[in-house]
Formats: sequence, C-alpha cells, structure tokens
Amino acid sequence: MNSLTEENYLKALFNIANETGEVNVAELSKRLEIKMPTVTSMMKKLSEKKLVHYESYKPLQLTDKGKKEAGLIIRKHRLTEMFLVDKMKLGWEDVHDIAEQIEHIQSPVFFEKMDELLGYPKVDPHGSPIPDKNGKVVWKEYNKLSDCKVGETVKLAAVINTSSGFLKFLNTREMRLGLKIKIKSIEAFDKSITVSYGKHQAEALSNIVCERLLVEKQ
Amino acid sequence: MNSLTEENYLKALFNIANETGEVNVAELSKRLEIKMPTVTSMMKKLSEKKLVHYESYKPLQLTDKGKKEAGLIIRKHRLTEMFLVDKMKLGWEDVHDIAEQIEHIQSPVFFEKMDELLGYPKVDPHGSPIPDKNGKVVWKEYNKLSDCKVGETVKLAAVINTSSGFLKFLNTREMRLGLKIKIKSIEAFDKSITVSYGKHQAEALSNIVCERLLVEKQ
DNA sequence: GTAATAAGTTAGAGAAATCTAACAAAATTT
DNA sequence: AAATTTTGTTAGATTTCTCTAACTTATTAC
Repeated sequence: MNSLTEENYLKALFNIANETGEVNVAELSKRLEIKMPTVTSMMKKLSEKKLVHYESYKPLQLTDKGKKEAGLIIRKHRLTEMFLVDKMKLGWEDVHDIAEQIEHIQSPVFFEKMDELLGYPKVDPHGSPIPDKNGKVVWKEYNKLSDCKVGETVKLAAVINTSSGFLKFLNTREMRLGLKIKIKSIEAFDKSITVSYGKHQAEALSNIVCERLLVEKQ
Repeated sequence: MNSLTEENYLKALFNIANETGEVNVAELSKRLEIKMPTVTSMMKKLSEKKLVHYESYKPLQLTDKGKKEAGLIIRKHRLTEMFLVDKMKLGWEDVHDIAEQIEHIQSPVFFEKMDELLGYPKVDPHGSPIPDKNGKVVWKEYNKLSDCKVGETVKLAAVINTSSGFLKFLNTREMRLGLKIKIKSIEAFDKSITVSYGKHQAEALSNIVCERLLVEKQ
C-alpha cells in the first residue's frame, strides 16, 4: 500500500507526463510545491518500490506498475468529480479540491457504487477521460478552439485548465461541455476569436481562453 | 487546523466519554491501538492546543473547544454514513469504514450539500444522533431491549454496537430501525428473549444481542 | 497495610516526509 | 569554449508520530 504522499507524487508524474511528455525533477518539484532534494529522495524511494524508473540526471518515468497505480488514483478523482457534479449538484468549478481529497479513500465498494450510480461514465465534468479499472486511459483527439478556422462549427468537448477562476469565467459566458460553437471571425492582431452559440450572438474570446478550450469538429 | 491524527484522538475521547463517562490513558490507548506513552505525549500536545484538560495521573477530559471540534468530526462521520446508506444504497454494515475516512475531508460545502440532500437528518443509520453545526449532540433516552418486560411492544431506535458482524446478523433476521417488536417471553436461565415482529412469529434473541438493541416504548 | 498488579510517565530511538546549505552536472548563453 | 544559469544531488537538520525499556504512581488483593 502506498502512502498518501506517495500517491500524490504518482499522480503528478502521470499528469505531467500526459501534458508535456517528459518529466524532470524541477517540474515535479514546482507542481507539488515541494523542494527538489525532497523530490529526489522520494524518486529513489518510488524506484525501490518499482513504481518509477529513476537514474540520476535522467528524466523521470513511471513504470507500468506506477502508471497503473497512478491511473487508478486519477480514476477515483475523476469519478468523484462526476459524482459531485451529477449527483450532488456542485458546480464544476468547486469539485477539484474535494476530489483531491476523496481520491485517497481506500474502499473499492465506494467507487464501484459511484461508477454504477453514474452509469459508468467515460469522462469527467471537465471532459477529461476517466481511466478504466486497470488504470488505462485514452485521450480522444481534440482540437484547440484557437486552432480552428472562421466558419467552422465545433462542439466544446473539454477544458484544459480546470482552475476555479477559469471555470467561473466560462460560467459567466454560459459555456458548458457539449455546446455548439460557430466561429465568426478571428482577429489577426491578438488572435482573439468572436464566436456565436446558444443565445450569444457575438462573444469575443481571448487567445488565452481559446487555447484552453478543446473542441470536436462536427 | 488539526492533523488527521489529532482528529482521531479527539473523536475517540468524545466517543469513550459518551459511552463510559470517564476516559483514561489506558482506555484511549486500547481504542486507538496506540501505545500508552504515545497517548500521553499526544495529550500534552492537545493540552497545549487547549483541546484537552490534562494533568498527570488524572482522567482525561475534552475542553469545550475540544468537545466542539470532536462533535464536528462526528457530525461529518454520521452525515456521511447517512448519505452512504440513503443516497448511495450501501448497507448499514458497510458504511463505517468509509465514513471513518471521509470524516476528515476538509470542505464545508461538501457536507452542507450532503446535509441538504438528506433533508437535515437528526440520526445516522444506526440511530446515533448527528451533532448540530456547533458540534452539540443530545442522546434521546432509550431503553435496552434486554431491560424490557414480557408483553411490551417497542420500536427499535438504535443499535449500540455497529460492528459489521453484528449488523449482518441483524440483516439475517430482517431487523431494521423503526421495527415494532413485541416481547413474547423471557428465558430466566440465560435472559434470552423471544420476540415477534413483521413476518417473524417467534425469534429468539440472546442477551448479548438484546443488550445492544435500543428501543423506544410505545 | 504491605505486596502485587495495573496504569501512567520519562527518556531515548526510529521512520516518514520535509527543509536548507553546499556542491556537482547539464544546458544555455555569449 | 568559457562563463553563467538551470537542474539535480548529497549531507545533515527538523517535525510529527510512533515505538520500547525503565521507572513511578495508583489501585487492588490478600
């Protein structure tokens, strides 16, 4: 059994690898807000436990065992987020911090029941895929809204940044997953995009926002 | 903010005080499965934090502050148990261990939402009262089934022992809270009681069982 | 009321997870 | 290619929570 601390390292390794490919000590240190020497010594410990491939000065890599355990923690996190939004009627901007705690609960029945009550969901409220019972996760191929062309109509499939601030901003614009969005124009100067959707005839979205919105082409 | 460890000591102090009145180091040590010297040093720490009145060789006592904090943890525990049974359809014999973990979650909204969804319940699935938002708890005056007389009809209001084994035993006899039970006879020899309820015409319950069943007289 | 037992404390050590300071290796800049 | 910066490691200290061994105080038994 892994400690809560170890679980947090595994999860961070998994998430960073998914976002940026390679993981190094500095990156992990920044993400966990833990100083580098501490990270180094934890990597040695996780290496002993065959959860991480560790060699001095080399990039960090989860072993297959490490990937599976990390995937299962993230499964619990995302199932929980879905449960909090769907069954407990909390906002998608409020669920991350709670799920961050509940993901460490040790109780197979609890999470199986959640899964069942939710009807075996494939994605969480932010559009991230929920790993399967073996910790395996497959990302669909989405496009950033910022990479779309004028005239295209797309469906909002996921959000990259799940910070409460960003999600609250989306709330003020009435943007949710599944929304059909039409691209009306793109400003060459700052790459901001004007879109229409639902009751919104013309909403201007900055490039920073558009980079964080993942869409499916229709 | 108290650590998870401190919370467990507070809770145990609160629970033991409710069950047996006075708490001493040996008792607390046994309950927490932590050796006495460790308990002593934690009592000094909690005393520093004004959560416990501690004097060498004297019985242990929670301060008002300590009682409140313990009560709030137990509130979270019992709300969670109610949620797991009522909303997540888990058996009353399965919820203790999960609630034991979820009670440490730090998130006022999460528990407020639970409370709301449950319709502000007053008792948990085992009949124990849920402390209010100030950590205050009042036990109703119940009688043990073992103290009742032949001919009485009573309502099952709470169970004392919430071990999974005992609750599973009650399941096999189809006994649940709220059940109306009629006392048909009492065996002088071993104090076992024969009762009838629901479809059960004559069910013999040992004294050990009857001591653990709290009832309300009709 | 003394001896035996139980309960409680003190002292010192150890594991887990963290830190700072100092040094070493790798990458980047000029 | 040398200097600088960034990244990573080693060594040693600190905090929290735990333990065992040895001793002290309180309670119970005879």
